[in-house]
Amino acid sequence: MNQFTENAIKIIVSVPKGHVMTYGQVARLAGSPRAARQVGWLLRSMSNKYKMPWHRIINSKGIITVSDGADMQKILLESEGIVVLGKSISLKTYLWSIDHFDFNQVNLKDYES
DNA sequence: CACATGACGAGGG
DNA sequence: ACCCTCGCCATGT
Repeated sequence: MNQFTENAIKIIVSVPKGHVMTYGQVARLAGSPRAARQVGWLLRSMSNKYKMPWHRIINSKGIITVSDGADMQKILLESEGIVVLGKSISLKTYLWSIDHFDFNQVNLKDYES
């Protein structure tokens, strides 16, 4: 697993319940600003290896874009108190924003399935 | 090595 | 708000 993937997973598991982050935000913090697409890719391919809140990651417009399982994502978000209109979420209300992330504060071992 | 594939993002119409 | 085009980039074939 490369550095980017490792960093991204650490960030994703740190998104608090009731909040969301965008693919682009995660990519930037993980050290590869233009690798937003990879975040989506790793969420799909790695969520079996690591327990992470995949449903809290949405696109920059605040829209749910999962290819399949969009209903499940909506249900999970609503169960955390997030209001979802159709597939849209208010980033103004729920976006989790941080300008620095300390990767040493997370041990991936704690999140293995 | 060449080409196809996305849970993307920014910008325009 | 909706639709399209491009640029991106790790993987997969």
